[in-house]
Amino acid sequence: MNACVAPRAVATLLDVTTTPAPDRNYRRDGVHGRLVHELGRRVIDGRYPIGDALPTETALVDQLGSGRSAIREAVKVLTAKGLVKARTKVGTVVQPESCWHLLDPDVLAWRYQNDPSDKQLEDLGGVRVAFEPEAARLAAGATDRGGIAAIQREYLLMEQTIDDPDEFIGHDLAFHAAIVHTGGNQLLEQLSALMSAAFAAARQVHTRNVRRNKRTLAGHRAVLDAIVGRRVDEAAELMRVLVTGAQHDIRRDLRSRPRGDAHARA
Amino acid sequence: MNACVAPRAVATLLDVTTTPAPDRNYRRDGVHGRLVHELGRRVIDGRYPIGDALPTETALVDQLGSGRSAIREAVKVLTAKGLVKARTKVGTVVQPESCWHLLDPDVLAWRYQNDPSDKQLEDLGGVRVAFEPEAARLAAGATDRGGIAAIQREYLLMEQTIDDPDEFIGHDLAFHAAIVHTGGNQLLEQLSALMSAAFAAARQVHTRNVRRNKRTLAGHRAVLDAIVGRRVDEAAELMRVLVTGAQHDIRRDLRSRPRGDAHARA
DNA sequence: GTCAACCATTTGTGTGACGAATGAACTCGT
DNA sequence: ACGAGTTCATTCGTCACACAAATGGTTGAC
Repeated sequence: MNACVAPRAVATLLDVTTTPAPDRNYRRDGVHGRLVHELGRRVIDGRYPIGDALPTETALVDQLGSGRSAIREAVKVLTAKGLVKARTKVGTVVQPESCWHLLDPDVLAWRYQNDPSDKQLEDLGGVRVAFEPEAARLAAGATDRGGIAAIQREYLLMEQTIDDPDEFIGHDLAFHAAIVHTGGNQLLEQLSALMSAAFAAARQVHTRNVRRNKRTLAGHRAVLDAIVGRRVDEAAELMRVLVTGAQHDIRRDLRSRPRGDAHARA
Repeated sequence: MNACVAPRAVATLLDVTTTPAPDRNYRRDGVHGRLVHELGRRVIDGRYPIGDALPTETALVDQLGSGRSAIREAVKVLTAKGLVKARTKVGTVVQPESCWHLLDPDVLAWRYQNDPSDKQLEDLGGVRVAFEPEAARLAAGATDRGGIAAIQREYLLMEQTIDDPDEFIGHDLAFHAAIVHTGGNQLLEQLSALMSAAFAAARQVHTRNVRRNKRTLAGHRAVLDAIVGRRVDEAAELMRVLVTGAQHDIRRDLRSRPRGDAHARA
Protein backbone atom coordinates (compact mmCIF):
# COMPACT_ATOMS: atom_id res chain seq x y z
CA MET A 1 0.00 0.00 0.00
CA ASN A 2 1.25 3.43 -0.75
CA ALA A 3 0.25 6.95 0.10
CA CYS A 4 -0.73 8.29 -3.26
CA VAL A 5 -2.88 5.87 -5.18
CA ALA A 6 -4.41 2.79 -3.64
CA PRO A 7 -5.95 3.86 -0.32
CA ARG A 8 -7.24 7.02 -1.89
CA ALA A 9 -9.65 5.05 -4.01
CA VAL A 10 -11.80 4.30 -1.02
CA ALA A 11 -11.47 7.57 0.80
CA THR A 12 -12.17 9.77 -2.20
CA LEU A 13 -15.27 7.87 -3.10
CA LEU A 14 -17.87 9.09 -0.73
CA ASP A 15 -17.24 12.77 -0.63
CA VAL A 16 -15.39 14.10 -3.58
CA THR A 17 -16.33 17.71 -3.51
CA THR A 18 -16.06 18.14 0.22
CA THR A 19 -12.59 16.63 0.55
CA PRO A 20 -10.14 19.52 0.70
CA ALA A 21 -7.35 18.23 -1.50
CA PRO A 22 -5.48 15.56 0.38
CA ASP A 23 -3.88 13.73 -2.48
CA ARG A 24 -2.66 16.65 -4.53
CA ASN A 25 0.84 17.93 -4.35
CA TYR A 26 -0.26 21.52 -4.30
CA ARG A 27 -2.82 23.20 -2.13
CA ARG A 28 -6.07 23.98 -3.73
CA ASP A 29 -6.58 26.87 -1.37
CA GLY A 30 -3.39 28.69 -2.31
CA VAL A 31 -3.22 31.13 -5.17
CA HIS A 32 -1.56 28.65 -7.50
CA GLY A 33 -3.98 25.80 -6.97
CA ARG A 34 -6.94 28.09 -7.23
CA LEU A 35 -5.75 29.46 -10.54
CA VAL A 36 -4.96 26.05 -11.99
CA HIS A 37 -8.39 24.72 -11.14
CA GLU A 38 -10.22 27.84 -12.20
CA LEU A 39 -8.52 28.07 -15.57
CA GLY A 40 -8.53 24.33 -16.09
CA ARG A 41 -12.25 24.11 -15.49
CA ARG A 42 -12.88 27.01 -17.81
CA VAL A 43 -11.08 25.21 -20.58
CA ILE A 44 -12.74 21.84 -19.97
CA ASP A 45 -16.16 23.42 -19.63
CA GLY A 46 -15.73 25.15 -22.95
CA ARG A 47 -15.94 28.57 -21.43
CA TYR A 48 -12.75 29.20 -23.33
CA PRO A 49 -13.69 27.57 -26.64
CA ILE A 50 -11.31 25.27 -28.47
CA GLY A 51 -9.15 27.18 -30.90
CA ASP A 52 -9.70 30.48 -29.17
CA ALA A 53 -7.05 32.22 -27.17
CA LEU A 54 -7.33 32.74 -23.46
CA PRO A 55 -7.33 36.34 -22.27
CA THR A 56 -3.86 37.77 -22.28
CA GLU A 57 -1.76 37.37 -19.20
CA THR A 58 -2.25 40.97 -18.22
CA ALA A 59 -6.00 40.63 -18.70
CA LEU A 60 -6.03 37.53 -16.49
CA VAL A 61 -4.05 39.43 -13.91
CA ASP A 62 -6.82 42.02 -13.83
CA GLN A 63 -9.68 39.53 -13.93
CA LEU A 64 -8.36 37.08 -11.37
CA GLY A 65 -6.57 39.49 -9.12
CA SER A 66 -3.22 37.82 -8.83
CA GLY A 67 0.28 38.48 -10.04
CA ARG A 68 1.54 37.62 -13.45
CA SER A 69 3.95 35.03 -12.08
CA ALA A 70 1.11 33.06 -10.55
CA ILE A 71 -0.90 33.25 -13.76
CA ARG A 72 2.05 32.09 -15.78
CA GLU A 73 2.79 29.17 -13.46
CA ALA A 74 -0.81 28.05 -13.68
CA VAL A 75 -0.87 28.33 -17.46
CA LYS A 76 2.35 26.34 -17.66
CA VAL A 77 0.68 23.57 -15.70
CA LEU A 78 -2.28 23.58 -18.07
CA THR A 79 0.17 23.48 -20.95
CA ALA A 80 1.80 20.42 -19.39
CA LYS A 81 -1.64 18.81 -19.29
CA GLY A 82 -2.08 19.41 -23.00
CA LEU A 83 -5.01 21.77 -22.57
CA VAL A 84 -3.46 24.90 -24.03
CA LYS A 85 -0.47 25.97 -26.03
CA ALA A 86 1.15 29.36 -25.72
CA ARG A 87 2.76 31.20 -28.59
CA THR A 88 4.14 34.69 -28.58
CA LYS A 89 1.92 37.29 -30.12
CA VAL A 90 -0.79 34.73 -30.90
CA GLY A 91 -1.68 34.11 -27.30
CA THR A 92 -2.48 30.99 -25.29
CA VAL A 93 -4.83 28.96 -27.44
CA VAL A 94 -7.02 26.09 -26.29
CA GLN A 95 -5.93 22.85 -27.92
CA PRO A 96 -8.31 20.37 -29.55
CA GLU A 97 -9.58 17.67 -27.22
CA SER A 98 -7.39 15.08 -28.84
CA CYS A 99 -4.40 16.88 -27.32
CA TRP A 100 -5.73 16.91 -23.78
CA HIS A 101 -4.09 14.47 -21.43
CA LEU A 102 -7.31 12.72 -20.54
CA LEU A 103 -5.47 10.37 -18.21
CA ASP A 104 -4.24 13.24 -16.08
CA PRO A 105 -6.02 13.15 -12.72
CA ASP A 106 -7.03 16.79 -12.84
CA VAL A 107 -8.22 16.70 -16.44
CA LEU A 108 -10.17 13.54 -15.76
CA ALA A 109 -11.80 15.04 -12.68
CA TRP A 110 -12.67 18.31 -14.40
CA ARG A 111 -14.11 16.44 -17.33
CA TYR A 112 -16.22 14.03 -15.38
CA GLN A 113 -17.37 16.41 -12.69
CA ASN A 114 -18.96 18.65 -15.20
CA ASP A 115 -21.97 16.84 -16.57
CA PRO A 116 -20.16 14.20 -18.62
CA SER A 117 -21.85 13.04 -21.77
CA ASP A 118 -23.06 9.49 -22.19
CA LYS A 119 -20.25 8.90 -24.62
CA GLN A 120 -17.72 9.97 -22.02
CA LEU A 121 -19.18 7.68 -19.39
CA GLU A 122 -19.24 4.89 -21.93
CA ASP A 123 -15.54 5.43 -22.63
CA LEU A 124 -14.79 5.39 -18.95
CA GLY A 125 -16.62 2.12 -18.48
CA GLY A 126 -14.89 0.73 -21.52
CA VAL A 127 -11.52 1.21 -19.91
CA ARG A 128 -12.69 -0.62 -16.82
CA VAL A 129 -14.00 -3.47 -18.94
CA ALA A 130 -10.63 -3.58 -20.63
CA PHE A 131 -8.30 -3.76 -17.69
CA GLU A 132 -10.24 -5.26 -14.79
CA PRO A 133 -10.29 -8.78 -16.25
CA GLU A 134 -6.56 -8.66 -16.87
CA ALA A 135 -6.02 -7.39 -13.33
CA ALA A 136 -8.04 -10.33 -12.02
CA ARG A 137 -5.95 -12.67 -14.13
CA LEU A 138 -2.75 -11.23 -12.68
CA ALA A 139 -4.11 -11.43 -9.15
CA ALA A 140 -5.09 -15.05 -9.66
CA GLY A 141 -1.57 -15.81 -10.73
CA ALA A 142 0.08 -13.82 -7.97
CA THR A 143 2.01 -15.35 -5.11
CA ASP A 144 1.23 -12.50 -2.75
CA ARG A 145 -0.77 -14.18 0.01
CA GLY A 146 -1.34 -10.93 1.87
CA GLY A 147 -2.86 -9.40 -1.22
CA ILE A 148 -5.29 -12.25 -1.65
CA ALA A 149 -6.20 -12.00 2.02
CA ALA A 150 -6.99 -8.32 1.48
CA ILE A 151 -9.28 -9.19 -1.41
CA GLN A 152 -11.04 -11.73 0.75
CA ARG A 153 -11.39 -9.24 3.58
CA GLU A 154 -13.03 -6.66 1.37
CA TYR A 155 -15.40 -9.24 -0.02
CA LEU A 156 -16.52 -10.15 3.46
CA LEU A 157 -17.05 -6.49 4.29
CA MET A 158 -19.18 -6.20 1.17
CA GLU A 159 -21.31 -9.04 2.45
CA GLN A 160 -21.64 -7.43 5.85
CA THR A 161 -22.55 -3.99 4.55
CA ILE A 162 -24.92 -5.18 1.84
CA ASP A 163 -27.77 -3.19 3.33
CA ASP A 164 -25.85 0.07 3.57
CA PRO A 165 -25.25 1.25 0.00
CA ASP A 166 -22.75 3.93 0.95
CA GLU A 167 -20.59 1.55 2.93
CA PHE A 168 -21.07 -1.18 0.35
CA ILE A 169 -19.84 0.83 -2.58
CA GLY A 170 -16.73 1.74 -0.63
CA HIS A 171 -15.87 -1.88 -0.06
CA ASP A 172 -16.79 -2.69 -3.63
CA LEU A 173 -14.20 -0.24 -4.85
CA ALA A 174 -11.72 -1.49 -2.27
CA PHE A 175 -12.30 -5.04 -3.50
CA HIS A 176 -11.38 -4.06 -7.02
CA ALA A 177 -8.49 -1.94 -5.81
CA ALA A 178 -7.15 -4.87 -3.82
CA ILE A 179 -7.30 -7.09 -6.88
CA VAL A 180 -5.44 -4.59 -8.99
CA HIS A 181 -2.90 -4.10 -6.25
CA THR A 182 -2.36 -7.81 -5.84
CA GLY A 183 -1.86 -8.11 -9.57
CA GLY A 184 1.30 -6.11 -9.05
CA ASN A 185 1.21 -3.98 -12.17
CA GLN A 186 1.94 -0.38 -11.22
CA LEU A 187 0.50 1.04 -14.41
CA LEU A 188 -2.74 -0.86 -14.10
CA GLU A 189 -2.96 0.23 -10.48
CA GLN A 190 -2.70 3.88 -11.42
CA LEU A 191 -5.20 3.38 -14.18
CA SER A 192 -7.57 1.77 -11.74
CA ALA A 193 -7.20 4.61 -9.26
CA LEU A 194 -7.87 7.11 -12.04
CA MET A 195 -11.00 5.33 -13.18
CA SER A 196 -12.29 5.04 -9.64
CA ALA A 197 -11.76 8.73 -9.05
CA ALA A 198 -13.48 9.60 -12.30
CA PHE A 199 -16.45 7.37 -11.53
CA ALA A 200 -16.66 8.95 -8.11
CA ALA A 201 -16.60 12.39 -9.70
CA ALA A 202 -19.34 11.44 -12.14
CA ARG A 203 -22.17 11.49 -9.68
CA GLN A 204 -24.64 10.38 -12.33
CA VAL A 205 -23.60 6.82 -11.78
CA HIS A 206 -23.95 6.91 -8.02
CA THR A 207 -26.71 4.46 -7.71
CA ARG A 208 -27.73 3.15 -4.34
CA ASN A 209 -29.63 0.08 -5.33
CA VAL A 210 -29.56 -2.62 -2.70
CA ARG A 211 -31.22 -5.18 -4.91
CA ARG A 212 -28.66 -4.68 -7.62
CA ASN A 213 -25.85 -4.85 -5.11
CA LYS A 214 -27.12 -8.18 -3.85
CA ARG A 215 -27.09 -9.46 -7.38
CA THR A 216 -23.53 -8.36 -8.05
CA LEU A 217 -22.36 -9.83 -4.77
CA ALA A 218 -22.58 -13.30 -6.24
CA GLY A 219 -20.47 -12.22 -9.16
CA HIS A 220 -17.86 -10.83 -6.83
CA ARG A 221 -17.88 -14.06 -4.89
CA ALA A 222 -17.26 -16.03 -8.04
CA VAL A 223 -14.31 -13.82 -8.95
CA LEU A 224 -12.90 -14.18 -5.46
CA ASP A 225 -13.16 -17.96 -5.57
CA ALA A 226 -11.43 -18.10 -8.93
CA ILE A 227 -8.59 -15.92 -7.65
CA VAL A 228 -8.18 -17.93 -4.47
CA GLY A 229 -8.23 -21.09 -6.56
CA ARG A 230 -5.57 -19.70 -8.91
CA ARG A 231 -7.80 -20.26 -11.92
CA VAL A 232 -6.47 -17.40 -13.99
CA ASP A 233 -8.59 -17.71 -17.11
CA GLU A 234 -11.73 -18.20 -15.10
CA ALA A 235 -10.93 -15.21 -12.92
CA ALA A 236 -10.51 -13.05 -15.99
CA GLU A 237 -13.70 -14.27 -17.60
CA LEU A 238 -15.79 -13.89 -14.46
CA MET A 239 -14.45 -10.41 -13.90
CA ARG A 240 -15.32 -9.59 -17.47
CA VAL A 241 -18.86 -10.68 -16.88
CA LEU A 242 -18.98 -8.62 -13.72
CA VAL A 243 -17.75 -5.35 -15.18
CA THR A 244 -19.71 -5.65 -18.40
CA GLY A 245 -22.74 -6.17 -16.24
CA ALA A 246 -21.97 -2.99 -14.36
CA GLN A 247 -21.49 -1.24 -17.69
CA HIS A 248 -24.94 -2.39 -18.79
CA ASP A 249 -26.45 -1.18 -15.54
CA ILE A 250 -24.95 2.25 -16.07
CA ARG A 251 -26.28 2.36 -19.63
CA ARG A 252 -29.75 1.46 -18.42
CA ASP A 253 -29.65 4.12 -15.72
CA LEU A 254 -28.59 6.75 -18.20
CA ARG A 255 -31.37 5.84 -20.62
CA SER A 256 -34.05 6.03 -17.96
CA ARG A 257 -32.78 9.34 -16.62
CA PRO A 258 -32.50 11.66 -19.61
CA ARG A 259 -29.94 14.18 -18.44
CA GLY A 260 -28.65 16.64 -15.85
CA ASP A 261 -30.58 14.72 -13.22
CA ALA A 262 -28.13 13.46 -10.63
CA HIS A 263 -28.82 11.27 -7.60
CA ALA A 264 -31.96 9.67 -8.85
CA ARG A 265 -33.59 6.86 -6.86
CA ALA A 266 -31.64 7.61 -3.70
CA MET B 1 -7.56 11.16 -37.07
CA ASN B 2 -6.37 13.96 -34.91
CA ALA B 3 -3.24 15.99 -34.56
CA CYS B 4 -2.10 15.01 -31.12
CA VAL B 5 -2.35 11.30 -30.57
CA ALA B 6 -2.94 8.84 -33.35
CA PRO B 7 -0.61 9.76 -36.20
CA ARG B 8 2.17 10.43 -33.77
CA ALA B 9 2.34 6.79 -32.83
CA VAL B 10 3.93 5.92 -36.13
CA ALA B 11 6.12 8.95 -36.54
CA THR B 12 7.63 8.82 -33.09
CA LEU B 13 8.48 5.20 -33.34
CA LEU B 14 11.63 5.09 -35.36
CA ASP B 15 13.64 7.92 -33.95
CA VAL B 16 12.63 9.01 -30.54
CA THR B 17 15.69 10.81 -29.37
CA THR B 18 16.42 12.56 -32.63
CA THR B 19 12.92 13.94 -33.13
CA PRO B 20 12.96 17.54 -31.92
CA ALA B 21 9.67 17.67 -30.05
CA PRO B 22 6.84 17.90 -32.48
CA ASP B 23 4.01 16.70 -30.29
CA ARG B 24 4.69 18.69 -27.19
CA ASN B 25 2.96 21.90 -26.37
CA TYR B 26 6.13 23.55 -25.27
CA ARG B 27 9.43 23.78 -27.01
CA ARG B 28 12.08 21.52 -25.75
CA ASP B 29 14.74 23.91 -26.95
CA GLY B 30 13.46 26.86 -24.95
CA VAL B 31 14.56 27.55 -21.42
CA HIS B 32 11.34 26.21 -19.92
CA GLY B 33 11.30 22.92 -21.80
CA ARG B 34 14.97 22.38 -21.16
CA LEU B 35 14.51 22.86 -17.43
CA VAL B 36 11.47 20.62 -17.23
CA HIS B 37 13.23 17.79 -18.99
CA GLU B 38 16.49 18.24 -17.14
CA LEU B 39 14.90 18.30 -13.71
CA GLY B 40 12.35 15.64 -14.61
CA ARG B 41 15.03 13.26 -15.78
CA ARG B 42 17.08 13.89 -12.68
CA VAL B 43 14.15 12.90 -10.52
CA ILE B 44 13.23 9.83 -12.54
CA ASP B 45 16.83 8.70 -12.79
CA GLY B 46 17.16 8.93 -9.04
CA ARG B 47 19.83 11.59 -9.24
CA TYR B 48 17.63 13.42 -6.79
CA PRO B 49 16.75 10.54 -4.47
CA ILE B 50 13.22 9.93 -3.29
CA GLY B 51 12.55 11.73 -0.06
CA ASP B 52 15.39 14.16 -0.52
CA ALA B 53 14.88 17.78 -1.35
CA LEU B 54 15.98 19.29 -4.60
CA PRO B 55 18.54 22.09 -4.40
CA THR B 56 16.92 25.31 -3.36
CA GLU B 57 15.54 27.55 -6.05
CA THR B 58 18.44 29.96 -5.71
CA ALA B 59 20.89 27.06 -5.94
CA LEU B 60 19.18 25.81 -9.10
CA VAL B 61 19.37 29.31 -10.51
CA ASP B 62 23.13 29.20 -10.03
CA GLN B 63 23.57 25.62 -11.25
CA LEU B 64 21.35 25.81 -14.29
CA GLY B 65 21.97 29.40 -15.24
CA SER B 66 18.44 30.66 -15.61
CA GLY B 67 16.15 32.97 -13.77
CA ARG B 68 14.13 32.03 -10.77
CA SER B 69 10.86 32.43 -12.72
CA ALA B 70 11.86 29.74 -15.17
CA ILE B 71 13.00 27.42 -12.41
CA ARG B 72 9.76 27.88 -10.56
CA GLU B 73 7.63 27.29 -13.64
CA ALA B 74 9.51 24.08 -14.35
CA VAL B 75 9.18 22.87 -10.76
CA LYS B 76 5.47 23.62 -10.85
CA VAL B 77 5.14 21.40 -13.90
CA LEU B 78 6.98 18.59 -12.13
CA THR B 79 4.69 19.10 -9.16
CA ALA B 80 1.71 18.73 -11.47
CA LYS B 81 3.18 15.43 -12.66
CA GLY B 82 3.35 14.20 -9.09
CA LEU B 83 7.13 13.95 -9.04
CA VAL B 84 7.85 16.50 -6.34
CA LYS B 85 6.08 18.46 -3.67
CA ALA B 86 7.20 21.86 -2.50
CA ARG B 87 6.85 23.08 1.05
CA THR B 88 8.15 26.26 2.52
CA LYS B 89 11.28 25.94 4.56
CA VAL B 90 11.59 22.21 4.01
CA GLY B 91 12.23 22.48 0.29
CA THR B 92 10.99 20.67 -2.82
CA VAL B 93 11.07 17.01 -1.93
CA VAL B 94 10.93 14.11 -4.36
CA GLN B 95 7.75 12.12 -3.87
CA PRO B 96 7.61 8.32 -3.64
CA GLU B 97 7.09 6.55 -6.95
CA SER B 98 3.52 5.71 -6.10
CA CYS B 99 2.72 9.41 -6.40
CA TRP B 100 4.25 9.85 -9.83
CA HIS B 101 1.78 10.19 -12.65
CA LEU B 102 3.11 7.23 -14.57
CA LEU B 103 0.55 7.76 -17.31
CA ASP B 104 1.86 11.23 -18.02
CA PRO B 105 3.60 11.22 -21.41
CA ASP B 106 6.73 12.89 -20.10
CA VAL B 107 7.01 10.73 -17.02
CA LEU B 108 6.46 7.62 -19.08
CA ALA B 109 9.09 8.65 -21.60
CA TRP B 110 11.66 9.58 -18.96
CA ARG B 111 11.04 6.34 -17.15
CA TYR B 112 11.28 4.07 -20.15
CA GLN B 113 14.09 5.85 -21.90
CA ASN B 114 16.37 5.33 -18.98
CA ASP B 115 17.18 1.66 -18.87
CA PRO B 116 13.81 0.37 -17.69
CA SER B 117 13.83 -2.69 -15.48
CA ASP B 118 12.31 -5.97 -16.60
CA LYS B 119 9.49 -5.37 -14.18
CA GLN B 120 8.72 -2.02 -15.77
CA LEU B 121 8.67 -3.53 -19.25
CA GLU B 122 6.48 -6.33 -17.96
CA ASP B 123 4.02 -3.78 -16.58
CA LEU B 124 3.97 -1.94 -19.85
CA GLY B 125 3.23 -5.11 -21.78
CA GLY B 126 0.60 -5.99 -19.23
CA VAL B 127 -1.31 -2.86 -20.04
CA ARG B 128 -1.21 -3.69 -23.73
CA VAL B 129 -2.45 -7.18 -23.04
CA ALA B 130 -5.25 -5.66 -21.03
CA PHE B 131 -6.64 -3.14 -23.45
CA GLU B 132 -5.77 -4.32 -26.96
CA PRO B 133 -8.29 -7.18 -26.93
CA GLU B 134 -11.03 -4.87 -25.75
CA ALA B 135 -10.06 -2.38 -28.45
CA ALA B 136 -10.33 -5.14 -31.05
CA ARG B 137 -13.73 -6.04 -29.67
CA LEU B 138 -14.92 -2.48 -29.99
CA ALA B 139 -13.51 -2.19 -33.49
CA ALA B 140 -15.28 -5.38 -34.52
CA GLY B 141 -18.53 -3.93 -33.29
CA ALA B 142 -18.00 -0.53 -34.85
CA THR B 143 -20.01 0.78 -37.75
CA ASP B 144 -17.21 3.03 -38.97
CA ARG B 145 -16.43 1.63 -42.42
CA GLY B 146 -13.58 4.06 -42.98
CA GLY B 147 -11.91 2.91 -39.82
CA ILE B 148 -12.08 -0.71 -40.86
CA ALA B 149 -10.69 0.22 -44.25
CA ALA B 150 -7.76 1.89 -42.51
CA ILE B 151 -7.09 -1.27 -40.52
CA GLN B 152 -7.16 -3.30 -43.73
CA ARG B 153 -4.84 -0.86 -45.44
CA GLU B 154 -2.26 -1.07 -42.70
CA TYR B 155 -2.42 -4.83 -42.73
CA LEU B 156 -1.70 -4.89 -46.44
CA LEU B 157 1.23 -2.55 -45.90
CA MET B 158 2.53 -4.93 -43.28
CA GLU B 159 2.40 -7.72 -45.83
CA GLN B 160 4.22 -5.64 -48.39
CA THR B 161 6.97 -4.48 -46.05
CA ILE B 162 7.52 -7.83 -44.37
CA ASP B 163 11.16 -7.87 -45.43
CA ASP B 164 11.95 -4.38 -44.15
CA PRO B 165 11.76 -4.55 -40.35
CA ASP B 166 11.81 -0.80 -39.86
CA GLU B 167 8.95 -0.18 -42.22
CA PHE B 168 7.13 -3.23 -40.96
CA ILE B 169 7.12 -2.19 -37.32
CA GLY B 170 5.73 1.19 -38.31
CA HIS B 171 2.77 -0.39 -40.06
CA ASP B 172 2.39 -2.85 -37.23
CA LEU B 173 1.94 0.02 -34.81
CA ALA B 174 -0.33 1.80 -37.26
CA PHE B 175 -2.43 -1.35 -37.55
CA HIS B 176 -2.99 -1.43 -33.83
CA ALA B 177 -3.53 2.33 -33.70
CA ALA B 178 -6.17 2.05 -36.41
CA ILE B 179 -7.97 -0.64 -34.46
CA VAL B 180 -8.01 1.44 -31.31
CA HIS B 181 -9.15 4.47 -33.25
CA THR B 182 -11.94 2.55 -34.92
CA GLY B 183 -13.04 1.30 -31.55
CA GLY B 184 -13.96 4.86 -30.81
CA ASN B 185 -12.95 5.05 -27.17
CA GLN B 186 -10.96 8.22 -26.60
CA LEU B 187 -9.45 7.04 -23.35
CA LEU B 188 -8.28 3.76 -24.84
CA GLU B 189 -6.85 5.65 -27.76
CA GLN B 190 -4.77 7.86 -25.52
CA LEU B 191 -3.68 4.86 -23.54
CA SER B 192 -2.63 3.14 -26.72
CA ALA B 193 -0.66 6.15 -27.89
CA LEU B 194 1.06 6.32 -24.53
CA MET B 195 2.01 2.67 -24.60
CA SER B 196 3.31 2.92 -28.14
CA ALA B 197 5.44 5.89 -27.23
CA ALA B 198 6.79 4.11 -24.18
CA PHE B 199 7.62 0.99 -26.16
CA ALA B 200 9.31 3.15 -28.73
CA ALA B 201 11.31 4.83 -25.99
CA ALA B 202 12.35 1.50 -24.53
CA ARG B 203 14.83 0.56 -27.18
CA GLN B 204 15.53 -2.77 -25.57
CA VAL B 205 12.47 -4.19 -27.24
CA HIS B 206 13.33 -2.97 -30.71
CA THR B 207 13.81 -6.28 -32.33
CA ARG B 208 14.19 -6.56 -36.05
CA ASN B 209 13.42 -10.19 -36.56
CA VAL B 210 11.96 -10.92 -39.97
CA ARG B 211 11.17 -14.51 -39.13
CA ARG B 212 9.22 -13.49 -36.07
CA ASN B 213 7.40 -10.81 -38.01
CA LYS B 214 6.32 -13.35 -40.60
CA ARG B 215 4.91 -15.48 -37.84
CA THR B 216 2.93 -12.64 -36.28
CA LEU B 217 1.58 -11.60 -39.65
CA ALA B 218 -0.78 -14.56 -39.64
CA GLY B 219 -2.06 -13.53 -36.24
CA HIS B 220 -2.70 -10.04 -37.48
CA ARG B 221 -4.53 -11.43 -40.45
CA ALA B 222 -6.77 -13.46 -38.18
CA VAL B 223 -7.61 -10.42 -36.11
CA LEU B 224 -8.35 -8.42 -39.22
CA ASP B 225 -10.69 -11.09 -40.55
CA ALA B 226 -12.56 -11.28 -37.29
CA ILE B 227 -12.99 -7.51 -37.21
CA VAL B 228 -14.16 -7.37 -40.81
CA GLY B 229 -16.54 -10.21 -40.08
CA ARG B 230 -17.88 -8.43 -37.00
CA ARG B 231 -17.09 -11.37 -34.78
CA VAL B 232 -16.48 -9.40 -31.62
CA ASP B 233 -15.59 -12.17 -29.19
CA GLU B 234 -13.32 -13.83 -31.69
CA ALA B 235 -11.58 -10.54 -32.45
CA ALA B 236 -10.91 -9.99 -28.77
CA GLU B 237 -9.63 -13.52 -28.23
CA LEU B 238 -7.38 -13.46 -31.29
CA MET B 239 -5.98 -10.12 -30.29
CA ARG B 240 -5.31 -11.48 -26.86
CA VAL B 241 -3.35 -14.33 -28.34
CA LEU B 242 -1.42 -11.89 -30.49
CA VAL B 243 -0.37 -9.49 -27.75
CA THR B 244 0.38 -12.18 -25.20
CA GLY B 245 2.59 -13.72 -27.85
CA ALA B 246 4.39 -10.43 -28.25
CA GLN B 247 4.71 -10.22 -24.49
CA HIS B 248 6.33 -13.66 -24.41
CA ASP B 249 8.71 -12.66 -27.18
CA ILE B 250 9.81 -9.66 -25.19
CA ARG B 251 10.32 -11.76 -22.09
CA ARG B 252 12.44 -14.22 -24.05
CA ASP B 253 14.51 -11.41 -25.53
CA LEU B 254 15.13 -9.92 -22.12
CA ARG B 255 16.20 -13.24 -20.67
CA SER B 256 18.68 -13.89 -23.42
CA ARG B 257 20.12 -10.40 -23.19
CA PRO B 258 20.93 -9.84 -19.53
CA ARG B 259 20.96 -6.08 -19.26
CA GLY B 260 22.09 -2.68 -20.50
CA ASP B 261 22.71 -4.19 -23.89
CA ALA B 262 20.47 -2.47 -26.40
CA HIS B 263 19.97 -3.21 -30.10
CA ALA B 264 21.15 -6.76 -30.06
CA ARG B 265 20.70 -8.97 -33.11
CA ALA B 266 20.08 -6.04 -35.44
C1' DG C 1 -0.12 43.71 -56.98
C1' DT C 2 3.95 41.98 -54.55
C1' DC C 3 7.26 42.01 -51.35
C1' DA C 4 10.01 43.91 -47.81
C1' DA C 5 10.45 46.82 -43.83
C1' DC C 6 8.31 48.30 -39.77
C1' DC C 7 5.32 48.27 -35.76
C1' DA C 8 2.38 46.71 -32.11
C1' DT C 9 1.17 42.99 -29.24
C1' DT C 10 1.91 38.92 -26.55
C1' DT C 11 4.52 35.59 -24.37
C1' DG C 12 9.47 34.52 -22.63
C1' DT C 13 12.92 35.47 -19.26
C1' DG C 14 15.43 37.70 -15.62
C1' DT C 15 15.67 40.37 -11.26
C1' DG C 16 14.49 42.26 -6.90
C1' DA C 17 11.58 42.66 -3.02
C1' DC C 18 8.63 41.23 0.54
C1' DG C 19 5.34 37.85 2.77
C1' DA C 20 4.19 33.32 4.80
C1' DA C 21 5.26 29.08 6.59
C1' DT C 22 7.99 26.22 9.38
C1' DG C 23 11.92 23.53 11.20
C1' DA C 24 15.60 24.41 14.36
C1' DA C 25 17.82 26.66 17.92
C1' DC C 26 17.35 29.10 21.98
C1' DT C 27 15.40 30.77 26.46
C1' DC C 28 13.23 30.24 30.48
C1' DG C 29 10.77 28.13 34.17
C1' DT C 30 10.23 24.20 36.91
C1' DA D 1 17.76 17.93 33.29
C1' DC D 2 13.67 18.46 30.84
C1' DG D 3 9.74 20.52 28.52
C1' DA D 4 7.16 24.42 26.73
C1' DG D 5 7.13 28.54 24.53
C1' DT D 6 9.72 32.03 21.80
C1' DT D 7 12.79 33.64 18.47
C1' DC D 8 15.29 33.09 14.37
C1' DA D 9 16.84 31.66 9.92
C1' DT D 10 15.67 29.45 5.75
C1' DT D 11 12.84 28.35 1.89
C1' DC D 12 9.01 28.62 -0.94
C1' DG D 13 4.96 31.93 -2.30
C1' DT D 14 3.57 36.02 -4.50
C1' DC D 15 3.97 40.35 -6.66
C1' DA D 16 5.93 44.01 -9.52
C1' DC D 17 8.77 45.70 -13.08
C1' DA D 18 11.88 45.63 -17.08
C1' DC D 19 13.44 44.03 -21.19
C1' DA D 20 14.01 40.36 -24.87
C1' DA D 21 12.07 37.46 -28.49
C1' DA D 22 8.71 36.16 -31.58
C1' DT D 23 5.23 37.13 -34.83
C1' DG D 24 0.89 38.73 -37.04
C1' DG D 25 -0.55 42.73 -39.16
C1' DT D 26 0.27 47.19 -41.33
C1' DT D 27 2.51 50.23 -44.08
C1' DG D 28 5.03 51.72 -47.86
C1' DA D 29 8.12 51.38 -51.94
C1' DC D 30 8.34 49.82 -56.51
